[in-house]
Amino acid sequence: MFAIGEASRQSGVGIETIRYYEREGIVPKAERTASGRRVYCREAISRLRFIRRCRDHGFSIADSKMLMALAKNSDTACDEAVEVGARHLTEVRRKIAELRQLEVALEKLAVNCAKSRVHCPMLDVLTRD
Amino acid sequence: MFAIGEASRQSGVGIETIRYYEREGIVPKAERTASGRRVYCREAISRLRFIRRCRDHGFSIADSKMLMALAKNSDTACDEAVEVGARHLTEVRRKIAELRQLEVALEKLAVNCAKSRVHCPMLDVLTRD
DNA sequence: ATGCATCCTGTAGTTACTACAGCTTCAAAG
DNA sequence: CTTTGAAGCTGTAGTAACTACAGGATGCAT
Repeated sequence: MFAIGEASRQSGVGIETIRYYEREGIVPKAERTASGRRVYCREAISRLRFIRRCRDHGFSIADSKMLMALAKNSDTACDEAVEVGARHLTEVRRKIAELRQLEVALEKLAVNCAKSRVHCPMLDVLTRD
Repeated sequence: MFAIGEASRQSGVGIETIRYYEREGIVPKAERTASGRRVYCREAISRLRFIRRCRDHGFSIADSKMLMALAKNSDTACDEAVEVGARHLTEVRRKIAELRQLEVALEKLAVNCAKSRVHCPMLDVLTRD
């Protein structure tokens, strides 16, 4: 059994974040010592690591919880997990597309700007009624 | 002079958002009628539109305020505005790169998953100690 | 006079943490 | 046995930029 600092080191999840996860019911409440300190078994640490991996892959907390639930039972786990993953991938691609458009727009915005102009074309575009 | 609903329509900024901008000092406080309703002149509506254009371009509120300040005076406006724009563009490109990596990671994550597997390779990767 | 649209204030919720303040407990060194 | 420094505890507030009410007041057309 490990203290929260050790659990944090082993899982890669910050101490404050671990407490936050517990408060929010994202992971089950940790057991406590007689004096009230949290203790973590290997399984609890694995859960934290699982969440961290999900978050690293950009999954929301809600998705992470769902994936964690799938990981520990269910015959149709793969089906459902892959669907969650596919939805997320779609979303990531949508964001990429959006940011690309933004990139183009920003490039255009400053295109006629040169140093020390009194009249800034970029501010013009933003101001134009 | 226009009521807040009309200002919202003309600027493309939601009513609640306009009130929020005022509360937060992002735009000056609107004038009021005798009965306490906000009224907006063309200039005030232009300010709202300016902020909206900035936000559409992904600028933060802080950057938007700065650009708005630059737009209404200063000789070196173009210099500074372009710098704000350039920093933002860099940030957008960084985010795109990050999301591309995420895209690749997600593609790999589900690569060995096929329908109705009992043992899901994706969940495996997330779980592995 | 009535009814419906529009407006007001103030508060709380969203996402996923992060940062304290102020206190207690543990473990090792002297 | 005491001291001291690290580590832990709770509870609260802050982050970014809105959005969504609830519960009322006002304006305008019929």
